[in-house]
Amino acid sequence: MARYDKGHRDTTRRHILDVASSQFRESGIAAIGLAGIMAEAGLTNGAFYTHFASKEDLVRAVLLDALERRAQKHKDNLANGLALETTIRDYLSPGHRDRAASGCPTAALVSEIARHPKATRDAFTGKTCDIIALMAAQMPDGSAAERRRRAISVYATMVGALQLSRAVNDRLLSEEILENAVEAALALANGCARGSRVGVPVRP
Amino acid sequence: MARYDKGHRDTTRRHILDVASSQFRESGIAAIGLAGIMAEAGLTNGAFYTHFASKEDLVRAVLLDALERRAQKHKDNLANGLALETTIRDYLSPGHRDRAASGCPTAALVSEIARHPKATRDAFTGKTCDIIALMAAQMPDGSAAERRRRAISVYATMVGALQLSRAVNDRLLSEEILENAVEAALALANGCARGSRVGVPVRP
DNA sequence: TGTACATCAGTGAACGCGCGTTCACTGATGTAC
DNA sequence: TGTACATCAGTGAACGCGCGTTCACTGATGTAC
Repeated sequence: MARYDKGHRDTTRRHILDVASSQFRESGIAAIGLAGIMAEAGLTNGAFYTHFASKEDLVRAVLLDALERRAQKHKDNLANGLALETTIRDYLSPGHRDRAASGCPTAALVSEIARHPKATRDAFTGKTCDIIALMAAQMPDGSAAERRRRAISVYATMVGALQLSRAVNDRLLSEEILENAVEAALALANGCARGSRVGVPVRP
Repeated sequence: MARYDKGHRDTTRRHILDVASSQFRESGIAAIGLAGIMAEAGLTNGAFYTHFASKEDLVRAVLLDALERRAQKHKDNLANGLALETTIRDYLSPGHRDRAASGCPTAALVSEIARHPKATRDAFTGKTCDIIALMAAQMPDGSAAERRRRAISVYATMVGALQLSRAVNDRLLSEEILENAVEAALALANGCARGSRVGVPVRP
């Protein structure tokens, strides 16, 4: 019998990844140190570098993993015939707002990602494309191009609203933001944006 | 004649504030150190504490100032009778995307603010209320409550889209996000969200 | 008018601390001959 | 079968560095008497 089970190394790596993923989403990438992650994972500092080349390498791996999991959720919803409305209401819920550690990595980290090196942004960009494509497939109607346009608008609204609802320090305003964003996202998903213009009445 | 001009102290404080404001928006709060700010401002480390009580105090002052400036811009647009469309197109432009240092502090820092102490979040919340109220006043039609609802949705879409456009590493996708968000924000401002539901056809 | 002290805006070195990263080492197991 | 070496997953102390913050000091000016 081996000192470590077969696959032990993979399990450890997975564990570090999960701990880092939670902590990054909870507190931000710059605010979290490797020592804290390794301690939470039940390991010592030095072991980190037998699994990852650098902190940036970990960040990239965390993003790829966390975004892939979210993409998988979209795939499941699609396969189960779940309406986009469920996805939207789930995303813009007080539960998601209050549990950033297990929530959407984009809402938690998007502004930090914009300041990270090319490789990290490449990883983010690729997975974001996947998520947009999956949301597009969930749109109730419209051409492929039209569905994609809607998916982008809906996603932007969701990400922006969740972040605002987390930052404001007023329970009522926070819930007001979530509720209004649900309505807005549903309307956008339904295709309300085409041809609409401020100041120009919508023709009947 | 005094060693320092009258108001010299205020000028210095303003200068530190401006430097910090730019650097925070460009690189994030956690990633920027006081030494760097003071060096850029042409002063030494120690002088910082004759103007601010702590880094957190500076963060709060920067937010209050930068958000007040944005609110003022909304006020000016309103006073000059500028259409909301101009505000939206300006916000969701490649220029704003590429110049975060002088851009919207909310888009640059909202997820970090969510993790800061109460006093900082209070400051953010108050100014965000002001901005929402000013955007509501810019809405083309609708009751006060209706305008406010639209303002919240439009703002969330703007903030989310600008951040996504900054994070993705693909010029085409970035511009696609901005352009679609402009359409979506205009439609939402025009009041498309009321009564719309996915899967339920809009009644004529 | 002279002088002693106060004030102002800042200097610049130092504090303790935690960061990302490196590295010599450990100890259980596997492998070669 | 015995033994010498390799491998694996990890330990834990140390590296240099930059962080936020403190503090004794400076030097020009203002004020009291």
